[in-house]
Amino acid sequence: MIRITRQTDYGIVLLACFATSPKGSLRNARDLAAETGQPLPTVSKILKILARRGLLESQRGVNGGYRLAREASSISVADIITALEGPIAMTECLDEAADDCSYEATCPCRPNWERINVAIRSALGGIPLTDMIPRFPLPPVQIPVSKSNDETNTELASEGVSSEGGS
Amino acid sequence: MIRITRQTDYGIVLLACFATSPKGSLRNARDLAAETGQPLPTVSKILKILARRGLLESQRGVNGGYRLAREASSISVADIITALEGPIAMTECLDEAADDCSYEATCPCRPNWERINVAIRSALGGIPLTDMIPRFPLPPVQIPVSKSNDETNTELASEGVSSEGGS
DNA sequence: CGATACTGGATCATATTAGTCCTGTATTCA
DNA sequence: TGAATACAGGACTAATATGATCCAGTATCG
Repeated sequence: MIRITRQTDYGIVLLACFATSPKGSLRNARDLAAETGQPLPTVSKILKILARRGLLESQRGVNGGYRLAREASSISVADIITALEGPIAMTECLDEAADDCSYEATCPCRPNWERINVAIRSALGGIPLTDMIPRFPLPPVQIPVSKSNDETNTELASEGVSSEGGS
Repeated sequence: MIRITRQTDYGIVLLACFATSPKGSLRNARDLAAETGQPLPTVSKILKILARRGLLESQRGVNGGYRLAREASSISVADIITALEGPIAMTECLDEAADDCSYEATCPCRPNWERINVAIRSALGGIPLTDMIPRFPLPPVQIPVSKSNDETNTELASEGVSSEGGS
């Protein structure tokens, strides 16, 4: 349902924990599991992937742990999703080889899906990790979609989404 | 992977067939199955859902079939996805009751996810069905993401995506 | 050298999705 | 009126993806 996996959801929460920790400090999997309320194996698995993808740096041994590999402000939501799920694409036959797409000839929509993919990648790429730890209300994201022959940009996403402190 | 289901993909292809057919003409499931190269039961299932959701009108009996319930230009990609998959949301604990979200208190990201959801809904809502049947090249969709304290709108999605004929 | 903590698979249970089939109902046409 | 056509609705099975866990290995610190 156009939905990120729970693993990715956890990943963002975990990275947000790093972003709130003192900069450059090491956090181990056990502490983060306790802090987020998630089971240790799951947290460990996600951290391993994030480290392999270059979003986290790992330090082995006693008092080891993970830390952000770069500034939290330079890590986007798109970066995290791509790290944990692969390239962002709404359909399967676009960024990969369309081998099993036997009805390609009859499908006229593919080029437009690429347009949509680019749009969504941009939307997610424009949201840094630091925006996922709100300390103050943020305005809604605005997405005017530019059309080819239609220059009247109807204003979209104009409903007020006030980020309240949850529960 | 932030991906629509194959059922929805088929649904868009099928609706695109209606959009290219003479306006108001009835198309039956068998013909559409042959035209799209999909098995009849699958096509039939999708058409039934689209009819129930109000995107298609059905006519029973001999020489019956389906037709678009409204103008193709007034049906958006978001409409189709919502019809076939339910409300568009990147995470599960947002538009539904967050009953099974036991770690809600420790999760600081939820309000921002709603921002992202609104952004993606708008992006998909701005693309009409008629844009999914390209007869001429379309420019890439542009998504400037407005920030709260940052008014320098970095231009996003500026890579040239020329819609070529696939393969 | 031993304890800690990351590394890298492998594995199992579950949920979702894909696809199919069957019975019923409405409509047309002979 | 009756047979053929085509949608309506639901149940069902198989395939796939995801969620979660476990185990043996390696690096580091004290």
